[in-house]
Amino acid sequence: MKFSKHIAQLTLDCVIFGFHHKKLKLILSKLKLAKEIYALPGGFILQEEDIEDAAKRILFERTGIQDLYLEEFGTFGRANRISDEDFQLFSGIAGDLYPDVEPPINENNQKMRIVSIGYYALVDFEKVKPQKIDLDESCDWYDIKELPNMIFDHQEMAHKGLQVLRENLDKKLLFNNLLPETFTMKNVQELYETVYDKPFPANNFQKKMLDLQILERLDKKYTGAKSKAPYLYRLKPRT
Amino acid sequence: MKFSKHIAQLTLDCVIFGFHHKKLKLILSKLKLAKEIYALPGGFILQEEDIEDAAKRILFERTGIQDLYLEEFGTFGRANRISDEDFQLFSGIAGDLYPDVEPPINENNQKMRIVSIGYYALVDFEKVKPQKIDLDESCDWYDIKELPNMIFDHQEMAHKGLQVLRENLDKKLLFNNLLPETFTMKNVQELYETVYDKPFPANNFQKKMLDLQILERLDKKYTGAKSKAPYLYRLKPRT
DNA sequence: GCAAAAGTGTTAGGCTTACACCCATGC
DNA sequence: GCATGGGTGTAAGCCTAACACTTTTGC
Repeated sequence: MKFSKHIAQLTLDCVIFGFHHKKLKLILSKLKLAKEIYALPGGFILQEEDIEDAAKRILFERTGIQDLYLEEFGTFGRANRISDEDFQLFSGIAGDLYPDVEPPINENNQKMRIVSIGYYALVDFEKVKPQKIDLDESCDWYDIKELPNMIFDHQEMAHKGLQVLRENLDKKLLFNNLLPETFTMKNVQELYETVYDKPFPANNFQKKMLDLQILERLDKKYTGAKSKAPYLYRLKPRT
Repeated sequence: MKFSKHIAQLTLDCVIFGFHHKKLKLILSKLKLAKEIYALPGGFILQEEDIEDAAKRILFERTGIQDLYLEEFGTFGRANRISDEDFQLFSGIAGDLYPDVEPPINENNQKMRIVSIGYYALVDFEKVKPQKIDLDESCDWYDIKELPNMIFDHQEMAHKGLQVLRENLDKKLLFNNLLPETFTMKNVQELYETVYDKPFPANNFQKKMLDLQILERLDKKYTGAKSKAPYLYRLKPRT
């Protein structure tokens, strides 16, 4: 086997979630292609690299953040997950970025399937300016409810990522990764309402959160609004 | 890239669960190697094959069952998941079974990592006689609590498979796949007690199961035991 | 004072848990 | 009858959901 720096038929794609203005956002690259088409941030995996480290590397490239929450949510390996059209579009530019990975074509000049591992990550929207890399025309935040035209099965991957986030947000109390250091109870509630796309009654929501004993109440937040000032909270330091 | 029938650096390994005599069992191959070492049933993935189809193919090879419950539970991609010793042991025989996949060695003669996708499957223990394939010395059921010496990170994979089964057995009501067509409430209870490794009070367990409205009560089962004959149940036909 | 939003309290209902009890079966 | 295990009933306790109410703030 010819040695390549990267594993040839395996990639890793990231659904990087952020929360802003009551919208759940994710980072997408607009690709430098004839057609307007978008992709999840991703890439090939180095031969000597743990897969989770590859995810961290890709996430750092795009967000500038070293320590963020990330979790694998599934593999995507349908034989036809790369449509003929997408293959034509993409195979030209991929070689520029990954010259060691030859185009995925067999000896009959047919495309070969590439399997992708999906990771999702949670970041503080305010702290992250999405970074474009070589083959991006641009890289920015997009509302998950208004996804543009996406390459391969990346739309399916984004939705699966959201589904797994929904299963885990409450169970693993991940909300801190999506909010600033300090936040109001209303912030948390709105995050929940956005992720699960349903209302949570404010009084019971607050009770549930406080009962968890994971929040530390700080000073009140005076905004000048003509209503009672809400408390700020932060996550209690880990015991 | 040289065309290979299989994807070179990606495999799929299966944790095939069965339930027998209050023990949770899984199928393992004893490998034809100098050392006594066992492996999860697995294999490479064909270029033109959906990954889920590869899992079904491998599961059919080993169990003779076409339609069984299966679910992906994660990828295993640590760079050093194949120890040097296991690599030495295995690289000789793998070439016999997969001549198209060249040994995973780079040009410096160092081993290259192979990533594995984990699937678990649930089968009726009574109906499955594990089938060995070429590089197996034998293939049989083993108690998950008494796993033998296993190759690569297969022990870790087996335990992760159990962990995901625990998360899903109750949520997705998968127990029917692990029991015969008809069963007593005690059978179900013992299955739960085995999977979760804790007791379930019989009266409340029965109530919970019956409240789910998924079981159909059949005739009593007279075994000759000097106690009340238990009802048999089966899953209600899907609506 | 008043409107707006934050925060607290109180009650009803549902689900789980624990305990007690009755029923069928073979000896 | 009686021991054994199967099956049912009931009440306590916990968690959640729904409603009502009080508090703080700026105008």
